[in-house]
Amino acid sequence: MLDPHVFRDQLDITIQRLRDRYFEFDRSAWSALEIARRKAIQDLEGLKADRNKITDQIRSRKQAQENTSDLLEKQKASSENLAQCEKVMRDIESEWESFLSLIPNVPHVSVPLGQTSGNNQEIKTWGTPRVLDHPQDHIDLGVHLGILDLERATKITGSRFAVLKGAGAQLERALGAFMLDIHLKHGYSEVIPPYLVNPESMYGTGQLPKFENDLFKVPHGESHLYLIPTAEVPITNLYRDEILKETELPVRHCALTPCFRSEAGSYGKDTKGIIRQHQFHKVELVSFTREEDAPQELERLTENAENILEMLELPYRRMLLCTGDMGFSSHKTYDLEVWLPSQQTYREISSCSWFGTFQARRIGLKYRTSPPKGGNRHLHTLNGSALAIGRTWVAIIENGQQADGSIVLPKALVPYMGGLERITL
RNA sequence: GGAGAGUUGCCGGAGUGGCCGAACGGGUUCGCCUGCUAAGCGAAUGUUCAGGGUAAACCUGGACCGGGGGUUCGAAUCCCCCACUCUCCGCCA
Repeated sequence: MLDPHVFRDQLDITIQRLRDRYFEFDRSAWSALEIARRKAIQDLEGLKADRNKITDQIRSRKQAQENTSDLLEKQKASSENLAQCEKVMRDIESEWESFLSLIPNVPHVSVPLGQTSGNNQEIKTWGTPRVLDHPQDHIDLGVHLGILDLERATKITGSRFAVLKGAGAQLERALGAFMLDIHLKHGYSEVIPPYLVNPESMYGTGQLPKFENDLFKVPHGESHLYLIPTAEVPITNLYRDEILKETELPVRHCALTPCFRSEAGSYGKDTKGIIRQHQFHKVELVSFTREEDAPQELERLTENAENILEMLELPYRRMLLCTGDMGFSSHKTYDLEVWLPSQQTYREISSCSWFGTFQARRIGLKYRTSPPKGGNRHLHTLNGSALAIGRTWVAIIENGQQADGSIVLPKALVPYMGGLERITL
């Protein structure tokens, strides 16, 4: 949620920045809502002020043992009016809020303009992509080695689920442990959050109200819960409605969780293999910082993610997403893309974003500035995958493939694989 | 799932239906004192919305004592529903 004040003080520039990301702000609807809201507030507060005054008079008359019946009459007479105003107020307020909640974040000035991923900007590349004459994809390699079983997963659950076996399962587990260990050294504190969250949490990070179709929804009691699509949701909501101390910032957390995505809008894409699954593991980094520290925190966090790729000897590039390709809540996003020999291209393996105060505003997340400044300000939230484990698995299998179909594992991973250097038949 | 006890400001903890936005204590900040520290003394210390003033300070009004309803002229205080926490019982990995 954007600060409503920017629609009063900096309306034109904000509209332009939203247009940059292809969101058309409905100016007249907003202005109508603003006027109606202000009037409703003033009407209601005026009535309440009157009521409070009379109540005060009743009290002092009672103390003086005087007659109060005329005041009581007056008070009763206005109560209906007040109830009416309250209803108007409630309706307007919720309309006003839902209008705001559907507006995406504005892009940072450094974000390149453009509508599609073709306009993303390459910031850097690392490593030398392997170009093979006859590359096999992770499906052929995995099935052949007996470490990946898609057919049985389909039997158990359905499409877009996988079973990992033997060294494949071990590799998945090793990757999670390896990544977490590195991020502990990077200064993140590990968290294991719930994998089911309530609707408020989903609203807080911006998945709701717009993207419910992408989520798995689970009935629970009178209400329902959602399976997390990323650890971003529970971790960012950790401090909801709290005021942190400036001295304890930045707060950095990492978490390994399963992620569940319904991917309702992606039926045609990546139908084969485990690139796009309904369930996958991911190590997520989340940072909470002051405004002035946020830009460099995004760089730091992205570098922490890149560090994993480098330690795993996987060629990648860093892309700065253009305005049209950014997520709803994002202020600025870098994607890391890993080289996949079978596709002869780079594929997304991490997304690192800075949200400004967009999420903090929805979540009620602030920090208390130290005197003499004083006062509370919204925190800046950031997060990034570091990394998506399923796709890392794919990248390791494909990049490590040998002519004989075996997989040479990155050196950094060997200790986590019980000394195993190569996956063979 | 059953029974009971709770939920108040940064923290602890009072609060008879009416100057209670909330006693008291602690913490924190500022000042005084002090060779330094501690102690002591004095003062300050909520959020948010609307309006006025705007560089700010500030002023006026509304709301907020877990959340939502209700009773009442008036609710932190009474009633109902819900959530959460704690203790005991049951069940369970």
